[in-house]
Amino acid sequence: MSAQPGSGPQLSRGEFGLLLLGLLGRCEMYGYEIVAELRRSTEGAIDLPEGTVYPALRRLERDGLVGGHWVEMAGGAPRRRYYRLTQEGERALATGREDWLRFKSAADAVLGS
Amino acid sequence: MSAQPGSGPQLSRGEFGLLLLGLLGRCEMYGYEIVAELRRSTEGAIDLPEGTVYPALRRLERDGLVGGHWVEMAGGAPRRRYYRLTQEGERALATGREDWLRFKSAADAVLGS
DNA sequence: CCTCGTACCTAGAGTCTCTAGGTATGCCAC
DNA sequence: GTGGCATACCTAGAGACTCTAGGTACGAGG
Repeated sequence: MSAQPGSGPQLSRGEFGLLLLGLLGRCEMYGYEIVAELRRSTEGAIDLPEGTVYPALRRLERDGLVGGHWVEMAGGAPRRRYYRLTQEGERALATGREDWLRFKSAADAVLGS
Repeated sequence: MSAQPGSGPQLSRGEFGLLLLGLLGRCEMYGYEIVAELRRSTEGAIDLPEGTVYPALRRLERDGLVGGHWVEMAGGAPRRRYYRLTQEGERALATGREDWLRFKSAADAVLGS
């Protein structure tokens, strides 16, 4: 999703990963919450199914961009896996944001919006 | 790349196709030209290799969004395949633009940019 | 009971991007 | 005349991601 120093041409690869980093850059969250919050805060413009989000979170964790930990809930409620950004995740978010800004203006220019 | 009436949540699928439609919405172009023009006009922010662009153009043609025709060049220069938008391509571009605007503000909100 | 909500998970299909080549021609320099 | 570069097209295959369609488990409410 970045790591290439040069530029980040290919936003489309792992764009959703960047969105997750953006959310987690604000506060710790768990998967189910992320799905709902993304849908809510974007009024449905971004509506990722669970089958997209859970694997994406695992990839981010595998790549060391986020760290997750289980939290047992009281009263037999399902446990949650909370994720937060690692330092490397913070860096990836920063470069990802720059890539996004560049891509956004380029695409706007091409699309004439 | 759209066709679903509801909304177009998944921009990431076929985002580059939308960029090609955007370019072709301005004037007829051929593949090699598109690669160079995209690189030039976005100052390298979008730099798609030929191996991405040629198959993408064929998909757009297969899906009826663009129409292509060969033009023989004088003096033994390589022939070119020029593409232009079909009516269906115009419609797809219009919805694609709306989807892009929605996605863009949603992503901006999430990323805080 | 049966369904809904919470919260996690997976397998597999489908699709796209990119690398790394290949074809063919013409022009220029050495 | 040969090597390299530019124009223009193409493909196969690997790799990555998204999404569908399920599954697990528990508790609360009708």
